[in-house]
Amino acid sequence: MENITQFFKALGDITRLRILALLFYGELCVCDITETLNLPQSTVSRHLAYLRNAGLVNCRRMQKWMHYRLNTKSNSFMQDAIELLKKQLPDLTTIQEDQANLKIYLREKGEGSCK
Amino acid sequence: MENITQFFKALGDITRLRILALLFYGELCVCDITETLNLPQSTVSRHLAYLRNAGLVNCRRMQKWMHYRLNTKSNSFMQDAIELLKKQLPDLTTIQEDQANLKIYLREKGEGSCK
DNA sequence: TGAATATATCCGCATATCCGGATATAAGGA
DNA sequence: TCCTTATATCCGGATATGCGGATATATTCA
Repeated sequence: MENITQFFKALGDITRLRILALLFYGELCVCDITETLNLPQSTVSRHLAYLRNAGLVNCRRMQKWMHYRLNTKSNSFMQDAIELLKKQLPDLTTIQEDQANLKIYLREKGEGSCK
Repeated sequence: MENITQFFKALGDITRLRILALLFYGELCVCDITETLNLPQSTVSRHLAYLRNAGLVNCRRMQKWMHYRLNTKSNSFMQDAIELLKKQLPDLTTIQEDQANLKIYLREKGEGSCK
């Protein structure tokens, strides 16, 4: 029961919802998220840790970069919840803007790994 | 976007989840909830106000008693979320105990309105 | 009207959470 | 090994949230 409230607390912050919405498109490193949302690095890192503790995302190091993605191995409850978010978040203006910014950012960055 | 974080914040507290789980069984008045959960009246009332503001429950006065129920006219997002909770909350020990206590309480109270 | 009951709100206090700059840690390249 | 880059954690301060006793409001009944 500790887990479930922790899970909903993780979703009760607009910055974390914005981060999750970016991850709907696939794995991203911390700097991708920081640049796209235009937030201080410490803020993004803190929220990612929160999402990690709540079991919503996983991360793996690739060279210098830490890559985050939605936790696909989560239980069915969490997967259902993520489906709900995928349906709902794209209706929000802020989320739409973020996703547009992500596309621009990724295009400018080009393929290949981070910088 | 204010709404959606408010909605998840409302779910990020174990007392509010316990109250919602009781309401799965139908409309209850504040004193039913207070007795069943064995919590101070002010605590229950405060959490009910939080749930009301988040749009999760409705209330209506019937004589001296204020009756609360799940907001059945909510949008599809909220209804999906409530379905999720109905699937998940009964797995928690605390919720099971609460529901057992509710049955005992309602049996003792008998039919008819509050006392 | 006055007392009793049901509920909402107020209050002070404790704790949690958010923020973002500063600093620590980890990896890579020169 | 030293420097740079990427990320995590620390810190102090602001705000939010939780608690439960005390009080205010609303309703009913005598």
